[in-house]
Amino acid sequence: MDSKIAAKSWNPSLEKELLGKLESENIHKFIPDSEKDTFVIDTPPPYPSGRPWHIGAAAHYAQIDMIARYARMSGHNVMFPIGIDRNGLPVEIYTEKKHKIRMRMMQRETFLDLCRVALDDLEAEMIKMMKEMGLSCNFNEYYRTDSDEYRSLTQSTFIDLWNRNLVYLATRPNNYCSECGTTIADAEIIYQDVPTKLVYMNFEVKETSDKVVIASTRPELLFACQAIIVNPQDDRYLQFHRKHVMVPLFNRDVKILPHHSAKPEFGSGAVMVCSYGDHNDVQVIRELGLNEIVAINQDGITTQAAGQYSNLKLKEARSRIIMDLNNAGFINREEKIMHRTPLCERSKTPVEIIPMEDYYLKQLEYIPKLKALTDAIKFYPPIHKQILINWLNSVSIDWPISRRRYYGTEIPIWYCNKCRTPNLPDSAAPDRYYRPWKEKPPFKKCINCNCTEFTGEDRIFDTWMDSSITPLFITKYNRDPKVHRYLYPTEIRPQAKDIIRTWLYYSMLRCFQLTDKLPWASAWIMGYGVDEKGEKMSKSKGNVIDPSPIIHQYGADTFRFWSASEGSLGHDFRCSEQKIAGSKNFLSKLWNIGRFISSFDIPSEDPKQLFTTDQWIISELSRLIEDCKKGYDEFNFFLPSNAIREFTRNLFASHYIEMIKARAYNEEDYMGHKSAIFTLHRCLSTILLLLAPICPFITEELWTKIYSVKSIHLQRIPKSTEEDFGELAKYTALITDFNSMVWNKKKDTILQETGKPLSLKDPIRMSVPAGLGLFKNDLQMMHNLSE
RNA sequence: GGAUGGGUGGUCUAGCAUGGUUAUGAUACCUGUCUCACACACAGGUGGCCGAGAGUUCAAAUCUCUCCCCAUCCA
Repeated sequence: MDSKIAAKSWNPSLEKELLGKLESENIHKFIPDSEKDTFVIDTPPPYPSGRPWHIGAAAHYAQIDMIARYARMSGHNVMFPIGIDRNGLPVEIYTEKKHKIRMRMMQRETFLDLCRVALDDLEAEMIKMMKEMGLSCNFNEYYRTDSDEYRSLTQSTFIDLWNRNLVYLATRPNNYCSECGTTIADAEIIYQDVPTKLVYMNFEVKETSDKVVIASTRPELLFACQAIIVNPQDDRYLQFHRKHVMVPLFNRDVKILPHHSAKPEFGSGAVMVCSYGDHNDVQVIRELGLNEIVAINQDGITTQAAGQYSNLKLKEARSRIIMDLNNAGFINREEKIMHRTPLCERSKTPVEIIPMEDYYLKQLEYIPKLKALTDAIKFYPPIHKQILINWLNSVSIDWPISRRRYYGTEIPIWYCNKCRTPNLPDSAAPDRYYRPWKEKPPFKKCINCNCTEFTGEDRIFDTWMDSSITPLFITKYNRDPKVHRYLYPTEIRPQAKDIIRTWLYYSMLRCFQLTDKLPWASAWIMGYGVDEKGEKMSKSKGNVIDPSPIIHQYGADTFRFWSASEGSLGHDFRCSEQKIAGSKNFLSKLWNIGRFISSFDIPSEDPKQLFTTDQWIISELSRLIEDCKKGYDEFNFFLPSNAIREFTRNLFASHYIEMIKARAYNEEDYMGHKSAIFTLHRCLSTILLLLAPICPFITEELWTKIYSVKSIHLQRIPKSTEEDFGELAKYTALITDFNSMVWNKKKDTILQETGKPLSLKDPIRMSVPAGLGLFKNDLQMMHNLSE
């Protein structure tokens, strides 16, 4: 026994050494002039939003790396960039918490600096981890979405759209979070059932003095009441249609109108419509052409419209109005209910709907075109295209793109101090990054009135304005037309399922608006990592699993193999440490197979004729290659990982290796020995190549120890061969059944002397069934059979 | 309320578009065995009326319908 491998099990700490070696191979390097097909991956730039990094995200990136590695081994010229997304709310909130400060209570510049430092720390940690995971992206040229270069691209694309009249300023009811102090998009709202009081109030009908009971969860908006609606089919209220009621406390009358959105079974069946209590109010006010009363300002304080209740926080106004209603006898009763409340995704504050002036990017007119184009994107798995289609069908307003926050890309507009006209920089200078809140404008005179005094815009963009153009940024849009033409549209957008309606959709929209093309040929959609009980992990639930200690303990390959084999592409997958630990066993198995086979020198020439047993395993190996290809071609790593494990452990190691051990050790049987050794190496090298995209470390170590000093990651994925002995695979079940039967027999044979069962190497009197005549010699040697 | 996906041995999971012998594998558990690659192993074993009900069929985990439950997204 002279194995090239000493250690008795796979030691993940070897990964550290391999990392340095693999980095020097430069496999991530992308050479633009290559003759090979380009394969550009629009890698999602992760957001370093604090510790720990989500284990599902780690698994996600591990699989994106498998896409890149498989594409490389298939002969593509792969561009696998990596960026860090640094714009947006999370870092602001993280910084506020970390330093116990409030963003609006300090200098903007100072606050931005604190955010930047926090991001640098978090980013360094994340990159370290991504490297440890064996990601083969181009870390040498990683980009940041808050760099001058990136932000200038966002700004120049905005100026471009502005010049094409795709941007407008409008006052509309907006989702507003008073805690974050900004407008938020529909996509940033979460809904939660919150216990609340449903207040039944007595209203008096002006014309008849009848009492009408109105149930509302928002009595504090009484002063903004614009109408009462009842369901047109509701018999109780037919007589009151078009009559008026007096609004209690405020002595105003409003109409009772029929509207289908009033549910007879909810409350009293009569609903008060205010500007704005919820989305339905917006809808009703729009449909019935009612007036709008601005009820709440941007700090969440009631406006003058509230009369004696003005200048109050919403909660305070609520309790005072309820108290006064009670004292004046207007309260009929109160009921405690669970109410589905819209909350700000970030701060968990109830979202208010406030009319505000914001910039909008036109998207509605693009929806039909985008719908038509969805068929041009190949989805992996296809089923998830439906999520995009559903979203396209439900977009109902243009995209509000301005935000009242600090850490983001500034909207490059200056307003003329005299006529208020917005002035924008010239789009001919795409590389300039503008900060209107602190810089002088890059022009002298107002385009409208020639005035020379300006005030800079202090709002920033919604972060999706930045992240939606990653396909343009990585392909040097606006900066290098030649490179851009060569790389764009890109090949694939890998991303998580839950941001289809945001990142995927906004990227389609923006890139199409700017280039008239979709940015990618395909979209690869992964499910998300949920906890052991199948629930989404979130910091607030406290069920987040930190991947870092797990990867350190079990190794990146273990983690990667687990990620690949845990569930099929697109499905959510459960994260449990026990399961991750379990996949390490397979790697150790592979390691020991390598240890065993490495003790036999690779034959200098191929044997002329293979023994039947050897032909048989090679026919099964060909089947494995086919199965893996099927999975890999769909970027579904569940298939290859399980097929490899199944073949390697349960067929190759358990049956084949045991069957040919005698021949392998007996060098005197020249032909038999050579045939077996050749086949062992053929199988092992194939297994390593097939597994390399999933487990880059262990395959590299075994490959370079046994086969070549050249990295396995520069090899091609194996193809099944012509001479695959296909017929022989039909014996597989017979062989494994026979082996099991012999093992069972030995186990059941208890020796008189020792009281123990026969050892597997002990001789036994049994004959090989006729159907397995072709394998007779190997089977007899394996089990030590005598007739 | 709507959309999407799912409910398979203790746990997780394959199979389901093209119905057909004994339902895949992992893990956990139990029993043996240190058998010269591996005890992070090997061999053997316990364990499932495939969410419920109905239908189609010679035959249903697989097709149809109804219902229940879970998750996610949306209103």
